[in-house]
Amino acid sequence: MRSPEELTVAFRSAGLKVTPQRQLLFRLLHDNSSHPTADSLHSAATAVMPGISLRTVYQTLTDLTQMGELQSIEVGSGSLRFDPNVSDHHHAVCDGCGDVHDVYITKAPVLRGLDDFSVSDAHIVYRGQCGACSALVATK
Amino acid sequence: MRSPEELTVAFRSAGLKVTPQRQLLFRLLHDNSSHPTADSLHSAATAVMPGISLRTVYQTLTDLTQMGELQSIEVGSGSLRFDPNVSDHHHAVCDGCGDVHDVYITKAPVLRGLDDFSVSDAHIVYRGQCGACSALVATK
DNA sequence: TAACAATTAACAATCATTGCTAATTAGCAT
DNA sequence: ATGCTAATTAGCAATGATTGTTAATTGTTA
Repeated sequence: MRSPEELTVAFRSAGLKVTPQRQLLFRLLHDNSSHPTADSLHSAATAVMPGISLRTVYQTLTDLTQMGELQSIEVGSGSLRFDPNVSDHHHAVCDGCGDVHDVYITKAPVLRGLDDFSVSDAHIVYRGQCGACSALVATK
Repeated sequence: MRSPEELTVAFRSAGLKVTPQRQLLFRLLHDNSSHPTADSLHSAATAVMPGISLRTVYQTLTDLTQMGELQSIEVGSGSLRFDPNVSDHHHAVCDGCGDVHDVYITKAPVLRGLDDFSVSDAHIVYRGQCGACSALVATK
């Protein structure tokens, strides 16, 4: 995702308005690697701007996703998560704490058993235990 | 997933009852490679047994999943899909028709950029166009 | 600065799924 | 075969995530 300043320009030239609510969300998402849900973002936004509506958060997330500034991912937590890292990468989900980490693979896996299908994209979800959660289990 | 006959034995020895509703679902799921949702299964079941409740379908799907007879997958279609193929495989989703195909990979992709995470499972979702949908686009 | 379209907040509505409960029924022991 | 008991069912309410709607507000551009 581009910087708040660049997004401001991009939104205006797309005929979209740059409101205080959107500026706040730009800032909250910039360099955010926590893979937040709409709801967790709304909580963070409310701390700064009480009264901001969840609907507005959803709206802006949708806009950013459509503009290619955000990626939305599903990792089985019940709600969509948003990722400002739109480079080609994958995700590792900790079964202990639920945290989502960005992951890069060295080579795309080769398919077998599927004729007649042209692949345009692949997304891998790894599951396991993060370092902190492994340590916790060992302590018990 | 094992055969309806084997499941009947397995359910009984787990202290679960084998009802007509469950027998029907066993049959509808056996060798089913369509990756149905709870709702589509309920429709299929209703055609044979009018009055069967969606709640019962969910219940049985949960039971089968917990017993390791089914795998549940999320492919971004809004609802969970169930797969009686519990072998180690992945999925390809057609962006045209939404159909889900089973996919096998030759080698698990190697991680990079993630220290201190022990992976227990990986699931890949491929996206693209199936043969039929590619043909359709070419015709237009 | 005025005008207009885009945005917001609030609320209702939808969809998938789960919780609850009274009535029914499978499966076991007689 | 019959009865007992716990599991199951259907029906409906409730939840959580997300989207639709709308009147009032506010950026943006001329």
